[in-house]
Amino acid sequence: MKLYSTLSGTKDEFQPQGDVVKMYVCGVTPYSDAHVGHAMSYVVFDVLRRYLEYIGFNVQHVQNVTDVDDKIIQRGKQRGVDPLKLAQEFTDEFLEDMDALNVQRAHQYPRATQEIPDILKIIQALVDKGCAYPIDGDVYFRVTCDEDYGKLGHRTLEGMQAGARIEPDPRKEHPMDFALWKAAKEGEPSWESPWGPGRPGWHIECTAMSLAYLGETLDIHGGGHDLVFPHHENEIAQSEAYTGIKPFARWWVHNGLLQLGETKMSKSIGNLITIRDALATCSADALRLFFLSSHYRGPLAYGEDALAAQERGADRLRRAYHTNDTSNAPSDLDIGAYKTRFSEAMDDDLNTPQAVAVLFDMVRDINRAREDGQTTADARSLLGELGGVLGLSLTNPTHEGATALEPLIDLLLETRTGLREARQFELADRIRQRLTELGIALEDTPRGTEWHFTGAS
RNA sequence: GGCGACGUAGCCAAGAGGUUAAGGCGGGGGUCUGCAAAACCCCUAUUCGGCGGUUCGAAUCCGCCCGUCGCCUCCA
Repeated sequence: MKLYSTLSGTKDEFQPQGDVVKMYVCGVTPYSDAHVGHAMSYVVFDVLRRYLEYIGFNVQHVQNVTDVDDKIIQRGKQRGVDPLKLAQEFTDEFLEDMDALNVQRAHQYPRATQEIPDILKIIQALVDKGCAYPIDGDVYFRVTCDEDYGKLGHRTLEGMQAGARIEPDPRKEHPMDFALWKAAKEGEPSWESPWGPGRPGWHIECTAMSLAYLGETLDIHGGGHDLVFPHHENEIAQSEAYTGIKPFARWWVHNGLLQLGETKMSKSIGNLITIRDALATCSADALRLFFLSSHYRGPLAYGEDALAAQERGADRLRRAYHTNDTSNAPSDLDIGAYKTRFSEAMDDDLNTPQAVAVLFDMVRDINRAREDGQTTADARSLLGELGGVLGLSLTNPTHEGATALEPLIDLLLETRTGLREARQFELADRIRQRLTELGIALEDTPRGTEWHFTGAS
């Protein structure tokens, strides 16, 4: 498959170095509920992984958790709880959110606080190599150590300083030098180090973790587009300086950002919809369909109307998938052609909008074949398979306590069928109307009356 | 100010030099149905932000302009 890399700026034929695809995706800083912007990013990388696995690759997926930083400490203080405990709670919630979104779990979720010895080892080595220097208990990386610093974001040190928004710390040798280690202030969580008690800077953990869990050269390093600079740029600089091996990552994959109204959704701006909020209004399939209906590198604006539209689309997929045919007449559905079209779309830098279009084309063809009295079993099975590559479950929404409800619904339907046979349509329609209002949709088909729950699960 | 992305139907969104400009949602008409729902069929962009240019040919390439967004040490 062709996969775009931010570093090369082009779509390049993807090929891992070895038998296993080493994929590292930047994770969250857990100090609040994860929002739908996070959901989008992790759905994108989930689909990338699922597709790589679908075409036969063995993927090793590692995602970090930055469980110590300024925001976590600040939030912990506000709430009067231990910041590390706070981080743990939000990490647990984050994983629950990912499960709810049908995002496959990474093979490992290393945490910054568990990697301190490795981090210190790397910082010490960078100091020894002359690529880092301590000041007052902080340790900074010397950006001039990387002769092509800025290559990921395609800019130069000079260009970056021209528009600097923030007053540089006068103690630093170069305004762009960044912290590898931060000296602890009073009451902050800290670890002993050769430069005094402190904690890791934002970028160094990713270097330590990717080296420890995946090795010196990653095949894919992913994250949101807002991480290109400074986070990923700095990761490259410090990692390559440390190992002396280039490239640190062979493919840099960045997803476009989710917008809410005029600007991107951001924890610091506070304009966010949490994943829980979103999943209260629509199914995971609808949310995934919403993300995957536009290309992953472009921006996307969140909207409830758009989500509602995707829910109807998801319903269309589910119906086609679940509706049985009673025929064993052969069908003229070309299974191979759908697979080919789907793969061609996905092979082209994960063109999920086109892949989704293939699914909907299949739906129409399946429904048509069924009406023509042909068997649709193989095509429906393929629809489930390809939907699964996109992480769509195609399961019908259900309700709390559905199992207990079912006999009662069946009883009502039985009664209604009797009324219809007696041509008492007014009463029969009232039952249907009231059930619809309660989120239970009825359909009178030649096979009898069928029903399903509607709305969010 | 620097760097970059984007502008395609009522809405969302693919397509990136040449057959009828995907797909979804919405809307209109029809078939089926006791009526609905679902499903199916037909219709819903002669045109791709604007103006120039290159080309036999441009939504696709180039230039300028307008608009929107992102990054320029909090960020998925």
